[in-house]
Amino acid sequence: MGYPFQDIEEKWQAIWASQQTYKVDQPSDKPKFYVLDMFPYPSGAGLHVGHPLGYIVSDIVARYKRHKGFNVLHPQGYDSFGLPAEQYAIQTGQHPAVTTETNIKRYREQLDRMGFSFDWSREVRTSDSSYYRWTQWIFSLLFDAWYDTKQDKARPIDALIQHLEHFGTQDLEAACDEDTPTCTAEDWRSMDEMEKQIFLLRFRLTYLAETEVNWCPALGTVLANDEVVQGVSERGGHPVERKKMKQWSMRISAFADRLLQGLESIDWPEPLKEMQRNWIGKSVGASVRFYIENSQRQIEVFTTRPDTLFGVTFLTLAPEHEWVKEITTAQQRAEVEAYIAQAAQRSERERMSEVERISGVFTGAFALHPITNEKIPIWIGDYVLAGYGTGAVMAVPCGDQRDFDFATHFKLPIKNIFKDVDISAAAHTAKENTIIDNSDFIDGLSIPEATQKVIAELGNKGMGEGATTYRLRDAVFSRQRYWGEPIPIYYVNGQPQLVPDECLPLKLPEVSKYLPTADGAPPLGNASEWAWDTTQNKVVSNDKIDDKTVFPLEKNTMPGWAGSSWYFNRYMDAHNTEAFASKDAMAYWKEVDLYLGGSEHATGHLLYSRFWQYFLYDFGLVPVENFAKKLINQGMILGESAFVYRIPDTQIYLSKGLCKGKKVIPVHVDVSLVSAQNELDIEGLKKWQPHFSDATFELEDGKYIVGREVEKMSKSKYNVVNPDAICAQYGADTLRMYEMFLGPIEQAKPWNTAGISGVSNFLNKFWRLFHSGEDFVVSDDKPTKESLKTLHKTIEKVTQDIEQFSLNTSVSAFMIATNELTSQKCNHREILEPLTVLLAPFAPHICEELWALLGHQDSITNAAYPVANPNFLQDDTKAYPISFNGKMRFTLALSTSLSKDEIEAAVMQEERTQTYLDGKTPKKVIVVPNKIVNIVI
RNA sequence: GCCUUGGUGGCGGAAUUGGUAGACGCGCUGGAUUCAAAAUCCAGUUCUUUCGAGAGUGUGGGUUCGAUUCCCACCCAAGGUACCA
Repeated sequence: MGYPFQDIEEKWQAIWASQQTYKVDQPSDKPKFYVLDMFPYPSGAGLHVGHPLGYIVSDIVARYKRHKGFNVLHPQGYDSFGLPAEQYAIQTGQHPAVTTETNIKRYREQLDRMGFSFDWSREVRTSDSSYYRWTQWIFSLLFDAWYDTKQDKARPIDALIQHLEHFGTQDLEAACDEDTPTCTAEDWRSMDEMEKQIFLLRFRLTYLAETEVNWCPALGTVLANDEVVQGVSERGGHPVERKKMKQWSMRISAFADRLLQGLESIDWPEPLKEMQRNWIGKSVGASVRFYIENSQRQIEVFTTRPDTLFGVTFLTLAPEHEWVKEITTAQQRAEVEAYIAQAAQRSERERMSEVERISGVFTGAFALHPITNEKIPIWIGDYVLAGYGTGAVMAVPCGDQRDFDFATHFKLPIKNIFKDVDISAAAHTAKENTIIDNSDFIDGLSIPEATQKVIAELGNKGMGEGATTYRLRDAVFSRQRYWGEPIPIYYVNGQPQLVPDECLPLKLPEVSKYLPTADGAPPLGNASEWAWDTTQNKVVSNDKIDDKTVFPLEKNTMPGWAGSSWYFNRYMDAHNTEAFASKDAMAYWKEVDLYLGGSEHATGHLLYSRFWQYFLYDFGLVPVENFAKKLINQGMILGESAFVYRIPDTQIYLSKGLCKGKKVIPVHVDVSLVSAQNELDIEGLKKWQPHFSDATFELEDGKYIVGREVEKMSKSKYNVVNPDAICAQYGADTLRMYEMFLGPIEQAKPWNTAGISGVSNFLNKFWRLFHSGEDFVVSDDKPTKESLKTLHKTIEKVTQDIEQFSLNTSVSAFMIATNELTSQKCNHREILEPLTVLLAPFAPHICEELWALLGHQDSITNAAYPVANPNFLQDDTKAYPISFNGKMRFTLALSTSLSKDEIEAAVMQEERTQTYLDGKTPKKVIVVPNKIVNIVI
């Protein structure tokens, strides 16, 4: 039988826990290494085999770095605020805190079962008030901050007030809502407190504003842009509509350029950086103003191609553009209004699905070209989006395909401004090797030259300037939910006021129901005690609200990403009650050295975290600007779903081979009811779900064969494989190594247990190296040179692989070593002891046991990592001068046991050699044992 | 459409970055051990083949003595993204 993994794993897990083996010291003289996993949301379903993939990688790196002499911070916690617990509460009435606690307990059991070396003494939970008090505190800081674009950093709001006191908005460069307000110092001083607050709110980094938001009626809440995927909610897939609501927002747009630039200095995967770049969506170009004919009004457009200014033949406004009604002529009014009404009816989704359709209408109005003063017709078209740029474009049909299509469709003029380019069939969008023509003072120039000159000329005329726009929008921060951090705000005459810092945490109140109130207020509206008493500085009953000393509290809560945007700093000093982490702790740990998690967080968590870190850095609260130096995206482990095939309107199910040419409906069935040969356990299926009990199954060769398809692992697809069963059958060490062996970390791969016996065999073989029969037998004799070579080769390979995160090939290296040592009959301490340390990060339980059997009192965790001795790595290398046809030529023979004569003979025999050598001098012959490979000339 | 990543046996996947393609594992075939099985061990396993050899890393070209690796064009897959001006 195999080694007793069950006893060993239970035993060591208990010892590690009782001795706090993985508790990390701080401060320490050792160099630090901080390796972190994205903390999980504790869902009711528990962990499946996909979750641990990243945790195993980080655990291997953490253990490896400990052996290498680093002081390793390797914590874990829970992102425990979230929607599922709340929805469960709505259905059952059970408090989300209770559900969360139960789920966390289950997660912890599963995590412990796999032997992870987390320092649990630093566990954080975002739903603990001892944690979220600091989330609220950061919110307060953001509220009392503004963004100085001149210094390019966030600053305290007091600095802004100082500036306004002395200079008004003169020389002020600050991130703000659209239409930056202006005032003189006198204006400011003459404002009353309320007016000042309203003014300041437009500059605060977290602000309350009437904004167009993504409202999801089914979930009853607003969603951030990254939580909406293709027009439906990311969670649940419910439709989402645009709606104007008064909401808290975070001014992430102020940081757009830094978030973009910062990507250059962090070692994150290229695809993920690319996603963030796209999301930020920087476009450089110019802002150009067109006068409307017979009016003082100007239409402002944004273009990335100022060089095409002379190719403009019409303007297009979004149907929602604010001046559409005003400029439309009487004759066109009916048509325009009909078009606007029709456009408003079309939902976002319809607009997206009908991209091909060209629609638009003429307003009857004309604009004047800013340089030539030519009359240019103004159109409306829904290909122009109100939410991007200024909601208006200058249409250049010869240089933009959409403008070209629009012009062709409505028979508008197309002017060619490119030299020697044919634009009869399509627009010319290429920028390289293009010369501008037909364009006044920029004729004959290249595009970059023309761009510069046009911007300069527009500037002279006061008709435009260089401009940059971003796709990144401010992030909506209010959620109409119960299970989230309360926003530490109360309202005096409708104006938001901060709950004082010293009164935090503002604890989540008890509510009678978790649903919105009858009048549509968020669930916190059901709390009876949710008012702020400014005389006592505490939460009191709503009855006492008098708007003099007792005021209503904010009823919205924070979104899920609030707590996860700074937690990596909290682990550095998880129990501090004076600060979110002490200066000393942060000065020592600085940032995460290696961060592991899925790429699905690219435009959510990872962008928000970078934003908050920049902000905290500007305020001198964290020592580094980037919170994670290196990041690795582990690929998803996919499930192999199983299907049975039902004939419509019947209870007849066809085996997969019988479906050909028939109309069938595939139905998911639980993968645990299917054998490795895809045979269905029919009796099991009938018991599994009652509606199968009266079904009939048509078999092939006496079996029902299911169909298979690779999909994301999910409860609803019944394809979830749970690690507990694998641990029970093969042990945690096997599971850990098998998940690594499956393939490269970043790659998505279907879960398949077909190969797991190979890893299990390997661990048994490794165990047997130390045993003779049942007895532990290790020799203290000197090992053979061959065995030493095997050892040092393996040290070299495995170490390199871990450094490069190529963990699948390091598992192979262990297998090779074990096979070689077995055939060498090696059981020497000098070999096996270092090999055990080498393997310990991968298979900690078995190695800890063997380490103890080898006579060590201390945990293997503290053993020093073995170093490869280069003397045993080199192959025998010899260089021989060899003569061909009487002429001397230099030939190098590598790693060979052949004699000079043998090499010479072999080279001469090699057929191809003859042709290569004809008249040329060979510089190098590479020889591997017993065979000539090639010749370098 | 655009961006990113990838395409290698029956399968998961290696290949020191231009030098024996297919490591390691699964599966399969044969053998040893066994009354038998499990377990274990040994050998073989890219394809074709007239057993000489020939072909072969998505397809077609190119550079090179030599290409899975570099260059050009194309095809396919996965992920991201979009009437973004």
